[in-house]
Amino acid sequence: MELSERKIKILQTIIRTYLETGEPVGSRTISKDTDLNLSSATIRNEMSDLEEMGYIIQPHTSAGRIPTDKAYRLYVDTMLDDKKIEVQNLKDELEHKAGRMDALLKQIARFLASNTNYATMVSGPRYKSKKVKFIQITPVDEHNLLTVIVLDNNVVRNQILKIDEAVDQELIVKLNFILNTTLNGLDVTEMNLAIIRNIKEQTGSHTKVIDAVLELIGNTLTEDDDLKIYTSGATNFLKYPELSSKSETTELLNAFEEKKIINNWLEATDQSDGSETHDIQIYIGNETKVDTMKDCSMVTATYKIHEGVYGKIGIIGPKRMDYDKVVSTLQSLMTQLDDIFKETQ
Amino acid sequence: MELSERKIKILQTIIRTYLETGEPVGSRTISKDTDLNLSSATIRNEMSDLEEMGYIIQPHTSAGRIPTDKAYRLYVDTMLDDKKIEVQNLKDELEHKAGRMDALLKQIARFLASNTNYATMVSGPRYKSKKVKFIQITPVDEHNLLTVIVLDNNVVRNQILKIDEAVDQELIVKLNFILNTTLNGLDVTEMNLAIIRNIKEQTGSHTKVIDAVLELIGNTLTEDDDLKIYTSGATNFLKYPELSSKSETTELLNAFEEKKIINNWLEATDQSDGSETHDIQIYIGNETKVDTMKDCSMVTATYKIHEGVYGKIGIIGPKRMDYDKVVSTLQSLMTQLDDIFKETQ
DNA sequence: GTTAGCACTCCATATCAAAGAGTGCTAACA
DNA sequence: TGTTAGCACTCTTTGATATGGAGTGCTAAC
Repeated sequence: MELSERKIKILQTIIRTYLETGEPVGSRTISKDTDLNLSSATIRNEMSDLEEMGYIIQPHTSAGRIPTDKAYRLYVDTMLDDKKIEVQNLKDELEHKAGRMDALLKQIARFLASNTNYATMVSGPRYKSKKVKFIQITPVDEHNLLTVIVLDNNVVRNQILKIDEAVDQELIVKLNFILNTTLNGLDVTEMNLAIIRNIKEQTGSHTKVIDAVLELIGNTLTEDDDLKIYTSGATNFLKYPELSSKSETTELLNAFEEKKIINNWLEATDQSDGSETHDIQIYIGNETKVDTMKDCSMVTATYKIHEGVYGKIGIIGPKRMDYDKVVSTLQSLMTQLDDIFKETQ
Repeated sequence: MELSERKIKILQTIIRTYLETGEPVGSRTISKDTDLNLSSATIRNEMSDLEEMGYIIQPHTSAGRIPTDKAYRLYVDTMLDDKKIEVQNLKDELEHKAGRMDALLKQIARFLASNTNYATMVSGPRYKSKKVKFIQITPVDEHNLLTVIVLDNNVVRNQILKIDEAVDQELIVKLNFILNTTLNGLDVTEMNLAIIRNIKEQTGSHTKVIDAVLELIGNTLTEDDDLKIYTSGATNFLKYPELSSKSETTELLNAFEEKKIINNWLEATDQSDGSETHDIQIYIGNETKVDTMKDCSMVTATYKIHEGVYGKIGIIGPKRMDYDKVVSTLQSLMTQLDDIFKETQ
């Protein structure tokens, strides 16, 4: 059987109505709400076909129909209404916080949550490989050595090392020189034993200090807890009756508290290749590949700070989320983000 | 009327039973569960008295009794059972993360939540005044200047300053010298216009760089967003039927997402003077002074890293929380924390 | 191909009865 | 005088039953 123009129109009405109300949609409602001028009986026949084709189901006999995942998929693929929502406030709001990436991302999560009434998450930018650009060791006082490491993405790490023995100025200078000449431009895989032995040979004694510094460098390059995740609006799940009672919703809330879980879900989505315009992707129900989200949909977008540095934005809501609004809002946001990141370049 | 020994015993049984079950407690249950060897009729008479005295109420005629806030207050003041719970796991768990305050505090929140089944929060240490201990400016490359500020609490701040004009090595050295000699040991209130003029005079031109550095220092000393808040187990609220349905619970969950709200609540509690042993305080229902928490109780403790540097730990659950367990667990934790902070001193 | 009509199904809601838990009161007992 | 057995009463909970409404599928007629 084929999807006739008329079937499409009916299906669209069912979906739109269901998105709004969350209640099964009956034939009479459609008969009245469309401009098809068909009686409810005719609509019923068409609906029967649509059910057979797998686009709608009845929760029980004598109830209206609700869309299936297949219907939602069709909807988001072909029926999205380009609303051109303007999110003009954002840029004004952000202006005074320029330069602080964490505050910016947190604000984006908040902004999206309050504009869409869904739960949102923003993952901080992930750097593909981290290389050492600059190392400096400085004595702060007799017992404390300040170690600063600048990575090639201009991220700065520092730590205070407590030392037992005082270290004289000369050694510090020597150490700084050796570390910088030996390690500059290397990532963690390139710092092999040979290089480390080389450093130790050049510095002679004082292995304690060297060991501590090398350990810090290793930690800095390998740790991935610089991956910050910002969320907002998790309690929005409770606003939707079809979710609020479910046990999965508690799990969802929990995942939003343990942000790493959420991030795993987001990371499990397809890797964007950056080719599409702003790369907005929609996952409906089981398409998320996460069982806890089987009654939810997730809309994701990838933002790009500059070449090779990406982060993700995700909006999670009930399957009957307002896809039009979410996609439009996200699109508008992404355009503005492009500008913002260009400016801060 | 006075609280006879017998009344106390009955009240205690009512409270204990209610803490466990969450259901109103009837006279027959008490008659059977205590060793008083009294008939339910006698218990009823006593319960009638206790109700008159304001310690218990009936949700409706023909229901058992539940404790009032007054009863809980009496309970936590005089009837707490010192369980001596051992939380031996904690120290082992934390061992390998020594020195990283944020990870430690997050872990404490998690630990408490999973041990008590309530929502927990830990506020990061707050430093009363921040003074400059050490400043260093270093050129990273032609366009980037790394500025590092070490505060007297050994907290390190850094930022990369983008500069248009290249700055020669000599100026950097001079700048570092001037900044350190002029600003060391000062807090933000002491950096007045005279001092700033003094610095500018000494450095001559290059006001752009100076301005940027001074602004950074100002920001670092005044910003209070170093106040981190770690939470865990917020979804535990949903485990308790008397809370899970309430609209206040959504607000609670929201507050745990917007951690600052939670922190305000915690800060609104009495200031500890550090005199009591570990300073564990219990707030029942409206004693929390927060309307959203009127059906909850909050147990707080103040931890001390060293003189003048405190943070707070809070456990929030239903009014019928297991006070014995929470207090014991917290006490045991605080003792261990004392050790941990002593070691890292 | 469309539609009116009708029997049918299922849910939601209200109503009612019965069971159970718990109380307060009274009268009797030690 | 304190304690207790007994009993009537209240209120909630639970299950059964009825009723109205919404929606359907099918058939027959247009």
